[in-house]
Parts: sequence; C-alpha cells; structure tokens
Amino acid sequence: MKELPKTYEPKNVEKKIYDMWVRGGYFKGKIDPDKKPFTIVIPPPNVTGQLHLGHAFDETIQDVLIRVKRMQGYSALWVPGTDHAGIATQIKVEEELRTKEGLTRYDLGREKFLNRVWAWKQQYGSRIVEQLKTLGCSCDWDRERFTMDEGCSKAVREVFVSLYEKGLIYKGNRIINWCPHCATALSDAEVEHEEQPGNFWHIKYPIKDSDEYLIIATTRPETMLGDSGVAVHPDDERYKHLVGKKCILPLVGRELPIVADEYVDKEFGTGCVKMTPCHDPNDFEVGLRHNLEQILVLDENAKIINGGKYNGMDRYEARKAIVADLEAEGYLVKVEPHSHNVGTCYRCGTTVEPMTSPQWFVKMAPLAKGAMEVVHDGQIKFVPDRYVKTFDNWMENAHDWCISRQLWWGHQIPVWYCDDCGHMTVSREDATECEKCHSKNIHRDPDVLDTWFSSALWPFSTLGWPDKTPDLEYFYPTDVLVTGYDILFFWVARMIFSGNEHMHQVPFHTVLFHGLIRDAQGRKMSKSLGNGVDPIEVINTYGADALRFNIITGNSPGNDMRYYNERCEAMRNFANKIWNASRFVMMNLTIDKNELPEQLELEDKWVLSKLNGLVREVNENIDKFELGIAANKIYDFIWDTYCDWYIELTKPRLNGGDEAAKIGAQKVLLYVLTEILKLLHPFMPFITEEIWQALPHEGEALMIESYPEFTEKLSFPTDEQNFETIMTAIKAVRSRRAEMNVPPSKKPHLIIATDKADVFASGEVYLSKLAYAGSVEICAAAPANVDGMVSVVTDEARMFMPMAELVDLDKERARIEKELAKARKELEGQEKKLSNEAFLAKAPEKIVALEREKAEKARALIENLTESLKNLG
RNA sequence: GGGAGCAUAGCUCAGCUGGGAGAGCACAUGCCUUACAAGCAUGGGGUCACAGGUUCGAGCCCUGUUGUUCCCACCA
Repeated sequence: MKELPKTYEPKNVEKKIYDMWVRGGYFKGKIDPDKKPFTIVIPPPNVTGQLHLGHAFDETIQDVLIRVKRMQGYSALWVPGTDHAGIATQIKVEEELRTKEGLTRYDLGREKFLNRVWAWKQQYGSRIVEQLKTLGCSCDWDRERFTMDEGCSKAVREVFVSLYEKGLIYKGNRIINWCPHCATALSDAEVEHEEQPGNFWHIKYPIKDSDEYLIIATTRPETMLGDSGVAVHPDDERYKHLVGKKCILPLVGRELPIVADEYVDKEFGTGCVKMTPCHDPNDFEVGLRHNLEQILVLDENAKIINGGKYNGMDRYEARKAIVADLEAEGYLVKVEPHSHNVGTCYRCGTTVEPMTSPQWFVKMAPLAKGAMEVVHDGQIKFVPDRYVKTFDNWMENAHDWCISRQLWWGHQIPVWYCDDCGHMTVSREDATECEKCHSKNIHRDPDVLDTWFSSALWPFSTLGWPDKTPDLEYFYPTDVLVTGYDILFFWVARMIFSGNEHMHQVPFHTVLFHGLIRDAQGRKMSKSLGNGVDPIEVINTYGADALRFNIITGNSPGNDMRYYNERCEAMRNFANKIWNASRFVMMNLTIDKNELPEQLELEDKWVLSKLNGLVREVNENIDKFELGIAANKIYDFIWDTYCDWYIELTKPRLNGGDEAAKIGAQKVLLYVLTEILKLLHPFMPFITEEIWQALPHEGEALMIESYPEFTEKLSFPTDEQNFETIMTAIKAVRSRRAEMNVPPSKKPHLIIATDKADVFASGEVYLSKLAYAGSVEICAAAPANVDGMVSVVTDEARMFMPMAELVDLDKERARIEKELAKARKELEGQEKKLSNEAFLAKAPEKIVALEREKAEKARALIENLTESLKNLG
C-alpha cells in the first residue's frame, strides 16, 4: 500500500503527471477512421505575451471539452499555436530598441529590424507555451503552429490572391483610421471610442462679395486647413439663397463652394457644416457627390502639411494656434464646451485621425451575407445565442475591411508595382517582372497585412490548407471554438466568412463565448491599475486544478466573473478533500482489482444509484456546454454524498469482523471513487490522474479511460428512497442533539416507532454510527411510557432517547407545537393546491402526484407530532 | 442614437425547457468522532430591484420603471 502524505501538494505532482502524459503521447490527435474526430483550434495567444487569467479561462474551458471528448472515444485534436500579433509585437520591439539603444526601426532598416523581431519571438515565443502546460492543457504540441510559419504564410498568400482575383480585395484611396503614433492605418474594429470633453468652436465664414457670413461649428478647428466646401441642407430656408455661392475660408483665404446636401442636419449646430473631405468620412462622401477638392493636411505623424504657416505643427499645437489666430482676426464667435466621441488606437491609445490614404480593402458586403446565413440556418451555433444579435448588427453595418498596415512585422502584401508601366502584379509566387510589360523594374508593396487577416484562416491554415492534407480532410471543420466575446468581430466573424469563402464549409459548428475575468472589485484587470493576477502565481499557491475548478464553477457562458483568492482556496480545499478520501480508501484496501461485489448493501445501492444519476446529469450538462453546473454537481457528490455520507457508512463494515462485508465495502468504495475520478478528470486533471495511478487499475492513464455513462443496471430508485428515509431520521436526531448540546460521546438508547420497520431494520447500524445511538430498538408502536425521553419526529418515524436529565417538558411541548404549526401551514398550502380544480385539470400529472405525496408526508408528520404531544400529557 | 447584459443571503455568484429558494466564503454553536481542523455536525440569514400582466402556478415568460455594466454608431 502506498503511503500518501496527509495534505495534497500540487507542486509535487503536476509536472510529473504532465510529463507522463506527454511521454504516453496521449495528446496526439490521430487520424482514425473508426472514430469520430473532435477538433478545437486554440485562439492563438500573442507570441510574445504571457499567460494571464483571461487565457487561463479560455484554455481551461477548451481543455475540459477536449478531455471529455477524448474520454468519450472521439479522436480528439487540440491544435495549439501563437499569433505574430503585428502591431503589438512591433511596438514592443521598437520600445526596447528605443530604450536600450536609442534607435528607431528606420535606423536599423527593414531587414535588420525584422531579424530583431524574430529574435524576440525566439526568446519569448516559448514562454506562453510553457505556461499553457502548467495549466494542464492537453494540446497536440507536435502540431503547434505560428501565424507566420511557412504553412500559414502560404495560406495567407493564397487567400489574398484569390480574393483579389474574385474582386473581393481592392486598393483604394479612401478614408481610413490612422494612428499617428503607430504610423499605420487601422481597421474600424481596431478603433476604440471614448467620450471625451472638448469644445465646439463657432467660426465665421464670410460669403464672397457680400457682408453676410455663415457660422460654422467644429470640434476640430485645425482641420479647417483642409476645408474645400461648406454644406447646408437643401430645404434649409436660412441658407437656400447661398447655395451655389462661395465663402472665404478664414486665415487661408481659399474660396469654398456652398453646396446643398441631405446629409446635413438642420437642427444640429448652426445647420452649416464645413467640408473636409480628407479628414472626415462623411465629408469624404459629400465631397465625392459634389466634386469637392481633397486636401490632405496631416502627415503620418499628424503634423500639418499643406497648411501654410502652420506646416510642421503637431495637430494640437496647430489647433491652439489656429484658434488664437481666429480670435485675433475676429472670426471666432464663441466656444462651447461639448463632449464628443473620440476614436483611439486599441494598441497604444493615441487618438486616431480619419484621413484619406491609399490602402487595401476587403469588400465586406458579399462575405457578410454568407456569414450571416450560416449563423442563421444553424450551421454555426452561438452559445449563448444572444451573441447572434451582436454579430448580425456588426455584419450588417460592416464597412469594407482595411487590411493594409504600414508596419514591417507581418505578412507582406504580395503585390508588385511596375515602375515603367504602373501595372500591379498580384502573385502567389514572388514576382520578378511585371506581368504586363515584363519590365524587371518593379518594387513590392512595403505594407503588411492586418494580423487578423491571418488569424481568420487559423481553423484551416493550421490543418495544412491550401494543401489537401489528410489532417484537413479528417479534422476539418473543427467542432467548437472557445473565445471571449470581446473578439467576436476581430476574429470570429472573419473566420466564419473565410471558412465559407475558401473551404465552402463553416470553420466550426459551435462558438462558445465566455466573459472577462475581472478583479475582486469587478474592475477590468489592467497593467495601469496594477490589479492583474498572475495565473502562474495562483497555480504555485493553490495548484492548477484549484485554479481550473475556480474558473469553471460559478460561471455561466458569456458572463464576466470576478477572481478572488478565497474561491481558489476553497477549491484547493476540495482537492485536499478528494486526496484524503482517497487516502482513506487506500488505507483500507486489501483488494487489487476494481469490480463491484455480488452482494450490495442498502447504502451501496444508494450511492451507486446516486452516482448513476450524477453521471447522467453531468453528461447532459456537458452536452449543453453547462460546464459550471456539471462541475458543481460533481463537487457536491464527492463532498456530500461520497465523503460525508458514504465513507462514514462503510466504516462499520471496514472495522467489523465480517471479512466478506469488509471486501464488499472496499469494492464499492473503490468503484465509486474510480468513477468519480473519471468524471472529475477533465476539470481537475492532475490530482485525479495522480490518485488513479495509485489505485488498483487497468490501463495506462486515467486521461484515456472511458468517460462514465449512465447505465440502467445501476439504478436503484427504491433503495435510494428507502435509504433517504433513514437519512432523514439521522439528520433529525443530530439536529435535536445539537439543539440540546449533547456531545457525540453521549450515546443513548434509541427507540424507533415506525410503520417501516423493515426499512429501519436494515439501517440500524447507520443509526448507531451516524446518529450516535448506543443501541437501537425498532418497534411498531411508541412505548407506553415516554417519561424522561427526548423525542424526535419525522414523517416516517417517532424516535425516543432516554435522556431524563435533558428533558424539560415545557420546552418540549413548545418545540413540538412549533413544529406542528409549521407542518400544518405546509399542509394547508398543499391542500389548497389540491382542492383547486384548475390545478388538478391543468398541471401535469407528475406535479400533481408530487403535491399529493408531499401532503401525505405532511399529514404523517402532523400525526406523529400530535401523538408525541399527547404522550407528554 | 441603436443594441445587449446584469439586479437572488453580509460578500461573490449558480439556479437548465415555469412546479420544493441554492453553493462557496463570512457568521453562530458544539466537536481533535484513528481520511481530512484546508475537517465534522448543527444553525441563523433572502418581499429573488420596483410596478403591472400572462398562467392553476412566476426568481424564470411579457410590458413598463429604476439602477448599473458593456458593445456598436460618420451628427459636424
């Protein structure tokens, strides 16, 4: 017999167990025609990042699912990998370069800089992978991928070219979001909006050859340098006579045509809007309609260009100067405080500028249509389904996706421009000459693609596409995608239309959304607040199993959750509980084979039947992705049913002299424990495996055992009910004793008067053990003389304990009367229901029967209590 | 401006298709009962935000209100 320490020490176990799994090759997804595949691709974490609680949440859910499916006999594959995370990574490397060497990426040049980034990736790329392992993730590490590895790059190239050929990718000079700090274009999804206080500057625009002027309100006065018109509403009587005339742009002197356009809201501001086509998306559209000049006045760092004396000023510096000049020259009418929405870069927080710029775009409308279809017709199910609405809303309004980034780290756009004829060569292979005029005088587009462009292909690029690999054939489409709702637009939506477009098949059948993990006060965890919790530290303190269980329980799909240590501590205690229960079983084990005995006692049937019910429910819950509920049920069964009741119930047999009974108890203990470990394994893989290995078993590892299934054979409803009758009696006695402060050492005689003598007869031993009875006597009727006896009453029995010194007749009477009142009130409610004809006619039979049964019980209890009261005299 | 979530015990949260208000922590009382004091037993504590409605029956469904969080949006 293996001697186990009294307290479970995760540190001594986890690494060892993980290595054992890896050695066994159990994580490997194998193509097996006899099995159904079950595939999950990991949402690839940033390659240079490190594990935070959000990952732990995401990864734990995936690991639970993949482990369950593996045990259920699927050929399970969990593909791991990391994302090159374009901007995020480049920013970090640039920062290091600046702080350590005082250099910019331009000082190094593209090639050298990229070498730095690759070096950085080599250094930090494995950290997050190691951290996933400490969490217990059963990924197939042989299939680990990176969004910039050869295969993924090939997929990206294929997708870009084929979308271009289909006319779904185009280059255009259009309004995009520009981050002056990162000096790159961003997609709409990459811009975060926040309400900021600002001003509304009211400026006079004089009408040419007239004394009249227009007053125009703006929140960004510096953009007036790029004005090329003024718009009013066509029906606005105030300005109708001015349409077609010109006004003079203050400070600059440019003549601006006054145009009429429906876009203008008569009621808002002054009803006249300055048109800055290069720096406002609406103005851009209006400008196209009215043929207004496009004047770009900001450069890549948001410094003024084409702005005369303001050239070279930063945008905010220019704003100040311009406002001052306007005031000095009498153009400034008034300044109103006005809070407005400002777009900021999701990576660096800098305020973005809308500006026109030649960029590459993906045409969204046709792709969005197909994506919405597969979600609506059920090919892809969202859990919880309310996210369908969010998804639709975004898809319906999605503008074309700007995919080019003025960065170096990423997939460079496969387009070559001919310096002689200007033709664009878009090619799967690196071009060496212009495809049109065959000039060798060509240069490649320097820009790279949005990081999310490659992530969008992840479900199939990781399986070998565009090649027709056996993996792709067998494991695609994947089954469940697990991710936070925060990247629904960035990633999920784009994977869906990419799968449709390139695979003609959905990338996954189910998307399981989870929420964010917040701190104990409900705040987002962030570096600036310093309230982040490092999962690795948590694992060191409480163990990976405790962290996993904490994350899984007490949470429902799509909802945020708060992290606090106390909960982890509770889960660590739970692990310890299992550990000690197992120690108990092992200490008492004299058998070396796990099998059920031929002869089952009442408590055996009870626990087996309860277990069987648990198995059914857990499987159902898991099928519905209710992992938290499933985990909670397992927790309750282990702690309450198995430890607090069943183990206690076996002690008399284990400590008694009957060898056969002893073995019988051992067998059921071992059987149930083993089943529990299997059920719990996906949630708490380390401790369950460790214990299982120490128990008598066949097979190599718990993680590849079969997941328990419901079996009719082990269902004993009558025995379950009978035993619960006894439990009720035990609880009643305990409660009564606690009320009177009787210590466990005091073990009185217990007389049980009941109609169910047969049931109680088999339970004698439990009563003496768990209800602290010195001896038990079962009879049909209450003793004639109950003086000096404490009485305890349930609906099935009246029990008496001679403890004269504790009996206070008045108190006793009061207590019984109180109980009686309570029981009568209950009965009253039930009778009211049962006399309601509408209830009898409309409620399902099952409910009516249940109500009748409850009424029966209440009546029995009342009868017993009344009897006892009578006996008191 | 549009949309969504949340509001249940002192705290943090579960509560599946309507039918007996739950858990963990905290609190109180008593226990070192030879698996576990990271434990055992017992107990107190909730107008399920508010107001209507549907229903035999509502924490759950519908409408509205309040509070709160979040997402989306080109009103200068």
